[in-house]
Amino acid sequence: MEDGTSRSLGYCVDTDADYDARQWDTREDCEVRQILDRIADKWSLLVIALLDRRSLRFTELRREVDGISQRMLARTLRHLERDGLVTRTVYPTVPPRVDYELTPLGATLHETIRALVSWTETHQNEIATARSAYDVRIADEQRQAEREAERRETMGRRVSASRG
Amino acid sequence: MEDGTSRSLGYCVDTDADYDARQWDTREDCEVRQILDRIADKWSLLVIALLDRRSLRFTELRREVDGISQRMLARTLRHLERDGLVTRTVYPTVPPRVDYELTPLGATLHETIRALVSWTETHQNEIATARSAYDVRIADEQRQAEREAERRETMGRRVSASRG
DNA sequence: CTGAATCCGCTACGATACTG
DNA sequence: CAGTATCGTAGCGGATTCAG
Repeated sequence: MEDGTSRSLGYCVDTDADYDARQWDTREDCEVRQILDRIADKWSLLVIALLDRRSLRFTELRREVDGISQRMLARTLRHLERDGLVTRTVYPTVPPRVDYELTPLGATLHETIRALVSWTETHQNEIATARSAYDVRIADEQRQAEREAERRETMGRRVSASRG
Repeated sequence: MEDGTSRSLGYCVDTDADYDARQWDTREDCEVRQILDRIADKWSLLVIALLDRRSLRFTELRREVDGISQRMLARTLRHLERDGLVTRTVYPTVPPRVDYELTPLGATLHETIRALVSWTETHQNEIATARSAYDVRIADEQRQAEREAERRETMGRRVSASRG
């Protein structure tokens, strides 16, 4: 499971450091990529962000994370727990109560996630602008291409006519 | 497409700022979540990270990003281009050559991505440890539960015997 | 209330073939 | 070389049901 072999620790140091020295291992089975895929998924980010403020119960999370299914929330939480990012505390009351809380490790992760979210918030307008600009450009190019095709079509007919 | 309405700019400010003032909008149709889902996906992170060092051609990227299919690379690049994160430069030579390069906006994003990758590299051992600990604990609990079930089974038989 | 388990549609993805 | 188009499939994820 943990395969603490020496093959790779998830990153690699460029042996010939041409320009910037360190480049991270992009291999598919690389540990870093696996962790990244896990934490950078749709729901984990949200859950971690929400748990930063205070511990939450299962249902509270379910309510706060719009659109998540029970299944995916449970799955996400189990993954986060397994990775040591959240703790799961069961109070043997009736009805049962389960609290989820960020571990110190999870808290450090939240810092960088917050940076990512901040970036998104800061630049969402730029992105929206870029998107519409792109869409307009593509639409233009398509119209252009159609005109071009039509023109070539006409030329082709003319050539055929002169040939025939 | 850009719907620059006033409904939501992707974040919201808590009207009653009980504790921490700002909480980002977790609604599913929220702009921030959409952007986040887009940039925090499996391939975008890798592509942006690779393009930080220098511009790359399509095939170079394909080679460097282990495991990506032609289809997904093309799609990812188009998304990034649309979001204004990379530029696509076509050299009308033969054979054709297309260079992809990070825009200034993309470069700023790479900063926060680098932070995320760094976090992963720094803490991957902790995560690996947490994982094996979790796996062991789960296995133990399962064995425990099995013993428990067996014990109850025996008890049940004894009760049945005394009843019968 | 907090899940686990089952069923299942859907689509995202990879493989392949084709175009310019 | 740099893609698009088409197709088949595995697995994601939602709805539902059951259990503790």
